[in-house]
Amino acid sequence: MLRHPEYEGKPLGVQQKSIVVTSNYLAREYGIKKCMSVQEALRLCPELVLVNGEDLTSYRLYSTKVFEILQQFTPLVERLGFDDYFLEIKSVEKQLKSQNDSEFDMNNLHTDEELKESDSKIFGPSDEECPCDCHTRLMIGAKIAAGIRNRIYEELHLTCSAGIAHNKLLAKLAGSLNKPNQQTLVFPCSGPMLLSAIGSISKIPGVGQKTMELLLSNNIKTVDDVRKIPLENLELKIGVDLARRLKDNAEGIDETVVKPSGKKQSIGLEDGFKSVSLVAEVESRLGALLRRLTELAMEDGRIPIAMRITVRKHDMNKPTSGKRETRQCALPKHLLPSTKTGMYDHNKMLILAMKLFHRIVDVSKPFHLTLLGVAFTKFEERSYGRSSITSFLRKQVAVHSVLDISSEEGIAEVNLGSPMSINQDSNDSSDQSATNLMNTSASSLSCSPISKLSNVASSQNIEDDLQNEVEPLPKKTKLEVWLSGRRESPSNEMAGLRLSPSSPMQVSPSVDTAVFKTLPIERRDVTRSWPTTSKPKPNNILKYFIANK
DNA sequence: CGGGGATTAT
DNA sequence: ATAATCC
Repeated sequence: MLRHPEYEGKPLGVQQKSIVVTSNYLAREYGIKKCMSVQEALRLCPELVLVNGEDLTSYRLYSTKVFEILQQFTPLVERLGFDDYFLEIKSVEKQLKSQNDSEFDMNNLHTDEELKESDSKIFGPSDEECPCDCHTRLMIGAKIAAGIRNRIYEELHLTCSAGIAHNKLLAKLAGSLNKPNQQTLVFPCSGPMLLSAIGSISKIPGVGQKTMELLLSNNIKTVDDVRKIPLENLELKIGVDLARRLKDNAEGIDETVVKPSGKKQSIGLEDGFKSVSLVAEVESRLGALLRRLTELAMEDGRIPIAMRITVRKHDMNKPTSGKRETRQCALPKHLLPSTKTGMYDHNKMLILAMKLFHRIVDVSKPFHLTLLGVAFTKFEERSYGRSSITSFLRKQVAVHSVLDISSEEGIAEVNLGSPMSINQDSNDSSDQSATNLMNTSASSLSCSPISKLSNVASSQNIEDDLQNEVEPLPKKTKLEVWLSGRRESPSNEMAGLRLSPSSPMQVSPSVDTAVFKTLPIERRDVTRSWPTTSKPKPNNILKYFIANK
């Protein structure tokens, strides 16, 4: 909608191939669902406007911007896809409370104007006494959420919904209740009721199609089904781990912690299509993907260590559910981005990608693919200073690189002449220009993957060749394993105590001071009441399920 | 019949 | 390293 203000007020869908992957809420009023076919969507809403969303660049950009805003409130931000986040705000709440304690009466939280403007709801009863001060603290959490949502709207003009709760499960479920552009608070005592309200177990985060099939085969469908069956019984049917987790979840219990998301662990691109049956077209498409991928890798700034390619083979039985096969190998040092130019050698990258491809697909037999993908995994920080450890490692790479090139003469020269990559990518327009580039560079290339393959095939042993050039990844040292394992569960409390360079003197430096001040506790309007409690309601259970009635 | 990602198991 | 599962 931000990209196409001209469609304001119209039902709008985002199309990828023949799928409407998502839509605005106006379109949803017509019954359009996520991942519905274009056909069906247009049948429900003939005036539906569709925009192509196969290129995720702008979504990735906005996702990063949202993430950066969230990180100004707390470093404890866990990313769930492009538009979904968990924030651990215990330390923010504590600081907010202590900072305002002397001048502030917590009872006024019930009556806050900012919360009213943020379309705050409460799921379940809010008038119960709680031995702990969880009610007060969660109300502060709701204020923080309202402040965050305001910031996101002011800076990005994005609306969003939020759920506020004492654990991730309830927060996620609550966030789904009142959409769009609203937020929902659920107190711990209302957890079981919320879980009852969702009904199907498939709504529990982490329970997808496969788990649901397993449960259904045991006649378990609803949260109440899980509650009824004894734990020992359930463990035998679906395994101890899943059984225990679902038993907890059914009561609104979830002890998993917010795991701060660091840098990406992989950067990849995929393209799906009806069918590709020619090696030349595979090469063309992988080349196009690789060129875009190296751009993304340059933006990231780190050096990729390994390459993985993904293939989905056509499956006559289930057209869409064809499983993916992947092959992965270390990037030989000689095709890391050159230390001098910082550029990738696309030709050699493509040769390596085609080698991986041939490890999946036996091209001596007919094949047809419906998806190709390529990704970089495992990254190393790029060095700057001359004395840094990574700089040292890079220099070693540079030395090896010379040696490797010399051992690579088989692909350094050889022929042109091979009749490949004469395909005209008429199918989808997305990589048209990239394809043209590909053909240009291929003709100036001294070698093609196909000619290379025939070299390999004529040598005695393909396995030998792969041994030499499709290197296994270096194993982690014991120290590295230990280091990566031990940072597994420092509590978030501890993480919140890390010193921030910008405000070293602060008591709780995890909260940015400037940002913090954008979250004023309103002390006026003391007579206002919490939205859902503004009118006294009969003690009718229906009210707990109908928002703000 | 999507395009990213992540985590977990083996 | 690879597959399976999930969002």
